[in-house]
Amino acid sequence: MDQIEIFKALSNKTRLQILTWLRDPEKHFPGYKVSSEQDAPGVCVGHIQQKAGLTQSTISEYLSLLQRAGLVKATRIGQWTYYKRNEETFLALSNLISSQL
Amino acid sequence: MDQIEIFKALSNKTRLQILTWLRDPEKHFPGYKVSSEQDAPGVCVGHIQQKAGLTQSTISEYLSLLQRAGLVKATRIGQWTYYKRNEETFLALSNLISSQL
DNA sequence: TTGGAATATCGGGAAATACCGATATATCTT
DNA sequence: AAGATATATCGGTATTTCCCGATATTCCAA
Repeated sequence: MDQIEIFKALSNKTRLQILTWLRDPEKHFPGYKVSSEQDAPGVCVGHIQQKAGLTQSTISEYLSLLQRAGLVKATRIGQWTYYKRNEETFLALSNLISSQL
Repeated sequence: MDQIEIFKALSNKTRLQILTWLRDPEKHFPGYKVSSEQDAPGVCVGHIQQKAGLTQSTISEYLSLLQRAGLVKATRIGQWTYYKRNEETFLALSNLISSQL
C-alpha cells in the first residue's frame, strides 16, 4: 500500500465524489441492480462519466488511477468495465492513520 | 475540516515524515525535553529542518501548510516557533475515512 | 540601538497534475 | 467482415506543486 499514491488519489474533488458514489450505487445511479452487494461487479465507466460531467477520457484515467492506488477494483465484462470500491484499502488506510501516521 | 486540503498536505514524503517524527519527538530529536507530553510546545523549525535536509524556507512553508490543513499546531516562544501534532484532526480523519468517505 | 539568530515570505524554474480532443483498441451485432 | 459501442491511450495546454535562493520580519542580547 503506497500511502502517498493513495493520498494523491484522494486529493481531487471529482475522485472523492466517485468514491462516495460507489459507496451506495443504487442511490447514486438510479436503476442499478446491485444483486447481493457482494457479487455486484460495480458501476460502468459511462455512467460514472455522465454523473461526473467530465470527459470520458478524464474519467477513464481517474478510475485507473484510483485502481492503481488500490481504492477500487475493476471487472471487465464484455465491452464494459465495472468499477467498485476496494473496502480493504479504506480500512487499512483508516487504521494506518490512527495507529501509524 | 477541508478533506482535500488535508489529503494534499499528506501527499508528500517529507511532510509525512515530519508528522511521524512529531509523534515521538524524544525519539527522533534526541536531547529534547518533552516535559509531560501534553504541555510540551513541540519541536522548533530549525531542528525539523536539519533532520529533513531541505532548506529552511521549504520546511517553514511545509509547516505552515500542515498547520492550515489542521494537522499541526504552532506555538511561538521568543524567536522560535514550535510545532506539534494536532491529534484531533488525525482522529477525525480516521473516522471520516471509515464512516463517510 | 545595533547586530545576530530564528522564522516567514517572495519570486522563480522544473516537474507533476487536471483536463481536454483525437485516436486506438476491444467487443458485440449483424 | 463491417459498423457501432464502450473504454483506453496519446498528445497537448493550463494550472499547481516542489523546492530553491534571496530578502523581509521578529525577537533577543550586548
